[in-house]
Formats: sequence, structure tokens, C-alpha cells
Amino acid sequence: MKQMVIDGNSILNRAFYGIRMLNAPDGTPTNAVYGFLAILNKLLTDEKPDGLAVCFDLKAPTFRHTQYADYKAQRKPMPEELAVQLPILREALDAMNVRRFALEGWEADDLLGALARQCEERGEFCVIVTGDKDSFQLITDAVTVKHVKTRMGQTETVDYTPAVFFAEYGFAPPRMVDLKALMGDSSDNIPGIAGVGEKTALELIRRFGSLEGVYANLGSPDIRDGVRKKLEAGKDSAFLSHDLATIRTNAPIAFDPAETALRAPDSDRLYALFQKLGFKKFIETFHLTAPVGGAAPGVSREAPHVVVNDIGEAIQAVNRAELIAVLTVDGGLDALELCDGERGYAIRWGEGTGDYNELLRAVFRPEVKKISHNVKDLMRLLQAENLPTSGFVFDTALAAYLLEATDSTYDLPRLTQKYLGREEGGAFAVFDLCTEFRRKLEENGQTDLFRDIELPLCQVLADMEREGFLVDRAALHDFGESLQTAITALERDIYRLAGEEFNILSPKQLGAVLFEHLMLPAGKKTKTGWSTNVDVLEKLIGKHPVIRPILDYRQLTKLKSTYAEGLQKVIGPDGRIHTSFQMTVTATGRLSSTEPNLQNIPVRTELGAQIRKMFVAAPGNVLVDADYSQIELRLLAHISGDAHMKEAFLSGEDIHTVTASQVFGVPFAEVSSLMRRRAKAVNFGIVYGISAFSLSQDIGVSQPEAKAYIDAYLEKYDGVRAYRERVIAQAKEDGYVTTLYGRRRSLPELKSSNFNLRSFGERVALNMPIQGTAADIMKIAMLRVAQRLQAEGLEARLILQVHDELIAECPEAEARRVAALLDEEMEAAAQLSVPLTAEAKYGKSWASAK
DNA sequence: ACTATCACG
DNA sequence: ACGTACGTGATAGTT
Repeated sequence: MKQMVIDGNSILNRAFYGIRMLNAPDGTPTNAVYGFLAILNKLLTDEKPDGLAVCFDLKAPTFRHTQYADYKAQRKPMPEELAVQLPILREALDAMNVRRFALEGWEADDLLGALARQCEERGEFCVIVTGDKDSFQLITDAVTVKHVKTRMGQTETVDYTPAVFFAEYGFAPPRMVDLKALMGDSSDNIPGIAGVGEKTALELIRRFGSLEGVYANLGSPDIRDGVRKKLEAGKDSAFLSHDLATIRTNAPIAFDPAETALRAPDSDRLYALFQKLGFKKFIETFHLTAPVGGAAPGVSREAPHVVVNDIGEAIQAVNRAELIAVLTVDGGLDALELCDGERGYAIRWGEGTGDYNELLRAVFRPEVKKISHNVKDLMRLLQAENLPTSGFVFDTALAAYLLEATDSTYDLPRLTQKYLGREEGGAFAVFDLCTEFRRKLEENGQTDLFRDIELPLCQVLADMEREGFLVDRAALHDFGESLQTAITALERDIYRLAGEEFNILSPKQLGAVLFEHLMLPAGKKTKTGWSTNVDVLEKLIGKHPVIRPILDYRQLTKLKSTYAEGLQKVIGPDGRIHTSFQMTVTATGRLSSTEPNLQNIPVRTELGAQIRKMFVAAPGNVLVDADYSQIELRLLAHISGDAHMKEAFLSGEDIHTVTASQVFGVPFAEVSSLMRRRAKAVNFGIVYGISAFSLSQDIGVSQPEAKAYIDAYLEKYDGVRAYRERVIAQAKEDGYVTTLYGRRRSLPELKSSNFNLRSFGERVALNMPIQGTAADIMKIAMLRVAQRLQAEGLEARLILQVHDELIAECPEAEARRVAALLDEEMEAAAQLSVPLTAEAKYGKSWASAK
């Protein structure tokens, strides 16, 4: 990836002086803007960068170092004819969707430096475009400077790499600062040393390597007496100049490649601007046409980019504001972006450390109403610093997720583009998105869901993540070792039985061994070759003795790498595993769990379930584990209103046995275990949007037989059949489906001409309201449980949620009370037309509490 | 970066 | 006649 960052003032300046005067039809001077765009256009064509940013100085006086605030006092003011072109250029860049940076207190050079450094740290290449030589100090293997000159109306550029620079100057790029320290720079009011010019300075740095080197060797015979005198007299000035010439690379800007990525221009806006400026040539160059229809939609507020970094002013703004948008900058609390709706503040921990702490305390006072993006993650940071976590009234990421649950990301720049039509991603965006999202949530009937469920859940989840789950590290380690012993033995067996050695975990090599060398019958194919998954292999058991050990090998290596080893890697210093719950990932409203995923810890096989013995309670504590019984099927009964299904749940009998009795037409007491197993598969299949083929695969019967089961089911439970048809028709009309609590999922698939895609949409239309409502209810239960644990002063803490299961840890003395509490609150979370039941147990480990 | 596999509800 | 159940995340191998 290659980023291009342009020194906006410098290039505009070059263009202004290099191009004859031009005027717009209304007389406004335009030559600098014209020249800038011509250069930019050529750069993009020649360099083809992946990303682009333009940095500007602000008009207000800026100082590289505050203690020398007057050093630029005598700089000549910008000519009026140039000054009026600055806002025009900004408008042009915005219309072209080019990211601009400008920051009070920081020069364009500093911003270039910060962007280049951040770019390099990401392992990307950066081209700095400037007409000044100041930036040469930034040249590295990853950062080149494209130096622009204008000569006789033509622009010429020279690319400076470390090698090119060295060839010209005779020393490395960072020493550029030392050169300036000696020779000064009148355009930047860097004094240097009186009487030392470029020639002398170059000689000295080449000879002694650096400013320090020069002064360490003042006695050297290589330094002429006259020069030595000047050096001695100007020593202070030289070191001051060194400081002045050094570009700071720590400007508080976050360089997000997603923001700088080249985008198509806002053609209507750009066309209007070029028309007004009389840039007919550029209208052609950019292939622009007159806008069709009315005015382009968008927000009236112009994208604000100017931020202030005055801590005192920011604190006052926080104290005054009704609402404050808060953003962390580099994923930590060391830098914040704030917005009170009028102005923005970018403040970084640094020089005024005391003030910064004051700012943190001011912003995070509970009574200060705050909005942010990913509130739960911010709460984790605040917890770590012992700052209050209350007072958050909105979360733009959560709101965007409720509005459109299937978007792949909810990063701020993307939302800003999507909902505001702006290219920006700071706290201003959070503030404006909040306004927009509140309106949209209300329009969708999702205000309650947001305010009463999603937002308050942030605190509960942050607390759960912080709490973590204690694991027995030694047991996990020993388990891994014993698995390895078994794996090694299996490996030997497999090689012997297969007659060759190969990588058993490689589907490609395994396929070759099984289906080419051993000539076993190949089953399903994948797009890259034969399938070797567990279903295929299980059908081959009995055809060859190597299959069984291969299946065992797969299971054991999975347990070892993903669980025994994977979990050990993420045990914290406190001996506990702190998962992250993702609130904006699933299409249905469920949570997901990452780093590590604690929602897929093995349980179905005897060996896998061993892992759960290693998830334990702290000494003196127990784990209380409560899970909903058949919540999805109960919801199907409730939502569909099917009389027989409701009756089955009201009877309190085992639902799968009842279903078996109905589907197979046998008395309840005569249902065999096989019949129950098949009926269970039918029940699950219904919730997923069943097909006869898949059911037949799942339970190992013929396709016609599976079809017969489904038909029998839908005939008996005709309310379910009616609901299925109803929900699909409604979804086709609305374009989305919803849960009982207003969560929604768009279903564009239903309009597809592709059969598979359309069928998928139909299955989702049936499944999402059920899975999603279950997720809603569990979230309500979590809020109720957390609330009551706190209200009753219990030591118990929630530590994990696994979709229909909730785990708390508490002192042994609280166990019975907490179990009862979980049970009650989970069952009371929703009132359905069938009983909603939960069951809680407790024990010293996850295995024994289940 | 993608695919296949397999762990869970 | 179509391909084949809903929702996830981590790992290893392959490209």
C-alpha cells in the first residue's frame, strides 16, 4: 500500500507563484487552486497511490515550540489574492472526497511527519509531496519526498529516497536538521549561525556527521579559525535552531487508511464548484456532468474539521455542554477527541499532564451526558483507570447496528460517509450521527430496544469481561501433554495403515491418500477437491481401518491447538480468561465472543467436555450456571400461536417426545429413543427453515422419508405452517423481519432472482425472529440479574453468557440464593403464551455446574 | 486472504 | 430444476 500526503500550503504557494493570474467569472483569483489541482491530477496519474491526504497550516499563528512563540513574528503575510483561494481549495478537496488535516498548534510539516510515521509503522509506503526542503528530514526507506518545483510554468518533481538524498547532500536525511541548525532558514525564521551559509554548513555536517559532532570537534584543524569563532559565538542559536527545525511527528491525529483511501468525487458538488470557478478543462478531465434532478441530499452543516487543543478551553466546554461526544484516539485514553456540537477538541496526554487528568475527571463525571462509539470498550478503558463509567446516553456503533444488523463493519468513517455523506470520522461525526440515529431509531420503533436493552447492556458486559473466568492453567497444560501423547500414537498408526507419511491435517493430502492411493469411494466435493469432513469420513468407517484413527486425530488436534494451547495463551496475569463480547456482529442480535471465544468450549463429547472441568470457581466460590429450556421452540409456539405446540409446552411434557408422538402417530408412552431423536431433528430443522434433503442428511434416512416427517409435522402443527407463510410474505413486503422487541434484519435476498439466495432469505425470515427474540430475552435477563445482584448486595458476579446459558460466580454461601435469583429473573424476563423456564445448578467447575 | 474443518448454541 | 438448515470464531493449510 502506498499513501500520498501533500503539503497543502506549500504546493498551493508554488502554484500561486508559478502560474499566471487566472480569475473566475466573478473575478475571484483562481490560479493557485488551478495549479494545485493540475499538480494533484498529475501526481495521481503518475503515482497511483492507494490513499491521499492533504495537510494544511492554520491561518492562526502557529508555533512549533511555544517557548519561542515569537519566532515567526516577522513572517510576511500571505497576499490577499492567495488567501482567498485557501477556502476554495478546501471546498474542492472536500468535493473530491480527499481527506484534509489541519490542527491548531501544529504546522503542516508536523502533520506530514505524523502521517508518514504512522504510515511507516503500519508497514506502508508514504510519498510526501512538498515544495519545501524541511520535510527531507523525514525520508526513510518507507518514506520518500517528492519535491515539486515550478519552472517556466512547468512543474517538475524530484523523488528523494535515502540514496538520492545522500548523493546530493553527503549525509543521511535525519541530519537535515543539523544542517538547518547551522545555516538557518529565513523562510521559517530559523536563525542558524550568523555568517554560516549553506556551503560551510554542508561541509561541517559532512565532515563531522551532526551538530553535536561539530561542537565536539571545535578544536579540529579542519575548522578554519573564522568559522570556529562564529560557531562559538552562535552555539546557543544553533541548538535553538536545531529544535526549531525538528519536525514533531506526534501530532494528535489518527491516520486511518480507510479514511484516506481514494474515493470517487462527489460529482455534483465538484461540477458546481468547477462551473463557478470556470474550470472547464477540469470538468472534462474529471468526466463531470451537470447534476440530474434536484439538489444533492446531505446535511446542512459543513463538515467541521478545525479542532482546538487547548485543555483549559476543552474543560470549560465539557462543563458547559449539554452533551459531549467522546472518542479515544489510538485505542487508549492517552488522547481524546471531544465535541460539544459546536467545536472539537483534540487533546493528548503530554506536556500538561496535570491538566489532562483534570480533563479526564471532568469528562467522565457521571452527571456529564456523553455519547461515544463502542461505549462498552470505552468503559473497559475507564474501569482500568478507576474512572466512572456512567453517564453514557448514546452509542453510534450500537445504533448503526440496530438500524442495519448485517453491515460488515460499523467503523466511524464508513458510517459518516453512509449517513452524513461526509468524509470524516472524528467526534464531530459522532455528534452528528447521534442526532441522525436518534431520529431513525424512533422512526423504526427501536428507541426502547436501544435505550432499555442495548445501551445498558454495555455496562453489564464490560463488568463481565473485566471479571473473567478462572481456569486451571496446570490442568490445561497437562491435558495438552496427554493429548500430544495420544496424537503421536495416532499419527504412527495412520502412517502405518495408510502405507505412507503425509500431513493428516491437509485436506488436499488426506484426499489424495484416501481417494487416490487407497481408492476409497469419494463422497462430496468441495470447490477445491474432495471433501474430507467428518460426515464423509464417518461413512468410510468399516471400509478401511485408517479412517477411525484419522477422525480421532482430527478431534485430538483440535482440542489441543484450539483449546488446550489456545486457552493457555490468553490466561491473564490474574489467572483468568477475559473474553471480549461483540455487540455488533451477529445478524440476529446474539452476542459473539472473541479472543478467546468462550461460547464454543467443548461439551458434546466426553473428551472435549474435560475442558469444562478446567473452568473453575475461585477458592471458596462456586459457579452458578442457569440455562433456558427450549427457548427457541417455546418462542416458535408463542410467535406462531400454534395451538398444538402451545398445548405441548403447557402440558410440561418433553417437547421432542410429544413431537415424536404426533409426527409418528404413536401414543406418547410408546415413543422410542430413535423416534425422539428424529423428532428432535425435525424440531430444530423447523426453526432453521427445513428442507427434506438436509433433514435426511442429518438423521440418516431417505429423502422421501424425511419429507414425510416434515409433512406430518406441518399438518399437525398447522399454525407453524401458517406462520411460516405469513412471515415470509410480510418480509417480502417490508424488506425486513423483526423480533418481538423491534430488532430488525434486512432481507434483500427475498427479491433475488437466484433460487438459492431467495430460499436462503425465506429460511432467514423464519429463523431470525425466533433466534433474535431469544437473544433479546436473554439480554433483558442479564440486565435484570445484574440489577438484582447489585440491589441485594450480593458478591455474585456474572461472568459468561452462552446464548441460552448464563454463568455467575459467587461465594459458596450465596450459591442457593444466586441460583434462585438467576432462575427467577431469567424466567421473568418475558411473558409468553407458554411457560418460559430456566434451570440453575451450581458446582466448583463449569462441568459440574451444568 | 481464502478455504476447509470443527467447536458451540 | 435448482443445492441443501440458523447463528458464530479459531486454527491450520493453501494460494
